[in-house]
Amino acid sequence: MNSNTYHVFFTNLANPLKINIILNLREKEKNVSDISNELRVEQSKVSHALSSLKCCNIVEVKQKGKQRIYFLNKKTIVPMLNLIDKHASTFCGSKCRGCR
Amino acid sequence: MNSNTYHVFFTNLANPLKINIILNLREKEKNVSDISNELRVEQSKVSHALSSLKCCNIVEVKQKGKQRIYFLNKKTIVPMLNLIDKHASTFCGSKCRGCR
DNA sequence: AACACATATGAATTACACTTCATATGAATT
DNA sequence: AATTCATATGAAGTGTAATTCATATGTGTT
Repeated sequence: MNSNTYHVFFTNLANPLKINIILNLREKEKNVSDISNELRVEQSKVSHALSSLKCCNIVEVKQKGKQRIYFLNKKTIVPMLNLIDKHASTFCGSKCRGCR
Repeated sequence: MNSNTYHVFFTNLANPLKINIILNLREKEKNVSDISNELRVEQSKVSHALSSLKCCNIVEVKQKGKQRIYFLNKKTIVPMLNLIDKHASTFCGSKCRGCR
């Protein structure tokens, strides 16, 4: 497997807003405004973030009237978050601080 | 679970050199010079990369004479790479291009 | 203890992705 | 077709992590 694939994927996830969007979408699908309001983040920021997540097929989108409903592709990201949970609780005392 | 944990983890992996080191260590444990030579990457660069990977317990290290042998903590990273392989082949035609 | 080999570290620079903000597009309603 | 609501997009500015390079530290050998 091409190492660039991993790089693209991880780079896409290496951002707090995108993580928060993913966690937010875990409950249920939402339109852009809802995400923007719930996370208290400017709309264009959310749109940019969703755009790159969609690009890696981490989220998908469907139209509903003039809204765009985004929903999580849970196949990959949920088990991945679970792996990190387990990793952190096993190897990092449950919380990663970062170190640089 | 704290969203910062995910951010720290993904940020640490969002780098081509680190990915290559991880892939390189998948076969077997190696010292810094070996990695540096095999990947044709300057030693200090490798050391910096290893340092932050170790910080997240993605790699571990043991001393052997004056060498430091790094080895992969396969518990988390291997299944994670497998998830991405599967994701890419299912949703991205096996190769991620990136999109920004 | 001097030396050589192996690796780590610090700090300045560089590179790249995120943010910002103005504006464009698109869909529905009147 | 004009307006409004909803979202996307472009491009300049910003921020943060990677790179670079000089040097320090550590380990074994003579």
